[in-house]
Amino acid sequence: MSKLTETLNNFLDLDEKSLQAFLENGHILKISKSKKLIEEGEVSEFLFFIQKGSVRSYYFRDDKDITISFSLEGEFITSMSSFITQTPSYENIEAMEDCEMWCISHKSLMDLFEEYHDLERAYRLLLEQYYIRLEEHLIFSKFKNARERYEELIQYKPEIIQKASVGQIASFLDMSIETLSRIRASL
Amino acid sequence: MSKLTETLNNFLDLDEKSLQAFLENGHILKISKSKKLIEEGEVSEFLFFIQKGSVRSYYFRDDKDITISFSLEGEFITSMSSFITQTPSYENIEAMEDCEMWCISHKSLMDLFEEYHDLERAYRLLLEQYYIRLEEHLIFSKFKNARERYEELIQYKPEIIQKASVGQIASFLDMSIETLSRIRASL
DNA sequence: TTGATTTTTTGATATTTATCAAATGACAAT
DNA sequence: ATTGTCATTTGATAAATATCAAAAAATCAA
Repeated sequence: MSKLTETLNNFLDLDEKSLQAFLENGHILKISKSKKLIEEGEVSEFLFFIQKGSVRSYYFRDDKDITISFSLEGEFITSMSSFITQTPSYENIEAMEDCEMWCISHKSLMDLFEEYHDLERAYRLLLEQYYIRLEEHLIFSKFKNARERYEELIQYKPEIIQKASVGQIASFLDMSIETLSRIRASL
Repeated sequence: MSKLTETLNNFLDLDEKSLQAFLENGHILKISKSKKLIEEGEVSEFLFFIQKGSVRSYYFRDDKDITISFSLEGEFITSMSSFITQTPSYENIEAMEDCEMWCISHKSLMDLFEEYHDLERAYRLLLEQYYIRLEEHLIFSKFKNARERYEELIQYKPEIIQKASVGQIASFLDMSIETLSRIRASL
């Protein structure tokens, strides 16, 4: 069983036919390191599933590159607000290493939802999980200091420490490069 | 047309029968100022819609009361993570003034989803909107200083300034009471 | 390998905001 | 009006983190 069907089945036992239709409507996309999956200003047409590799989502603020999130193998990723509203994205998503993605277009997904109720439900459940995760991230990082935020990342996604640069990690953790460097030196 | 059906129709033109079933499965709840809608530790059984009034969601951290969100008339509210997972809530939700809520239980909602596909879709669309809002809140408050966060609140939900105490607003904006007081004095 | 370029670390200082303490103000009960 | 309580403001100081500058280390191209 592929990582994708495995992940989907974590949410819901999909009907054989729905799953089949879902898989048939998507396709594989290989993308090499540093290439962009989504670029600021364009509409996020696809929902991606990371079968292999990792990606980083970021935007520019005063010409500085600010990381919003890191995503790893087995996760869905897209510029959510753009994908949902089908309006231009304010974020970029790039491959942090050579990746193999599975992806499905917004249109295909919406069409599938018309026909397969359980797919829409799986998507709804996925959204719920992502919502909770975002809320927890927001609340629990609120009262953590720089060091605790770094320690949280180590707990939560240790792989990132190897895969991302200090600058990318620092902007994600909302601290300066220098502060992060000092925290690392003191551990 | 009630505020609730109006709000629902913003997302989707619901089938007459679905809407009827939805409304019939909920009920009205009047709750007076300072009373709790949801208490920490209990499972959030209901999804509420604020027909009249306003509520505040908060939790305790080191015995300090920390505001997570303020919600106004026309908004849905519950302890999302608790409602979704049906596990104990870490947050409290209290009425900031005498309120009239409409509410529907988790069980009723799930049962309705089995029968009325378009209700599940409306809920999915609602979730999407809330997800985007949370994401924007997270990203755009990240690089704002204390004063800008206060100004953002004034823009975004000016009513709150009247309805909430300085302490509640300060914890929501993630600053001390004193800092908020000084910001106000300097405007 | 070497030199150039970029990234990371280290040090000194500045800024923002928190904390603590005291003063003031608002309101309720007497 | 007076007292007590609680919320808010003001002032002084401390702590956390950013910023700026320079040194050291890593990476890369020729």
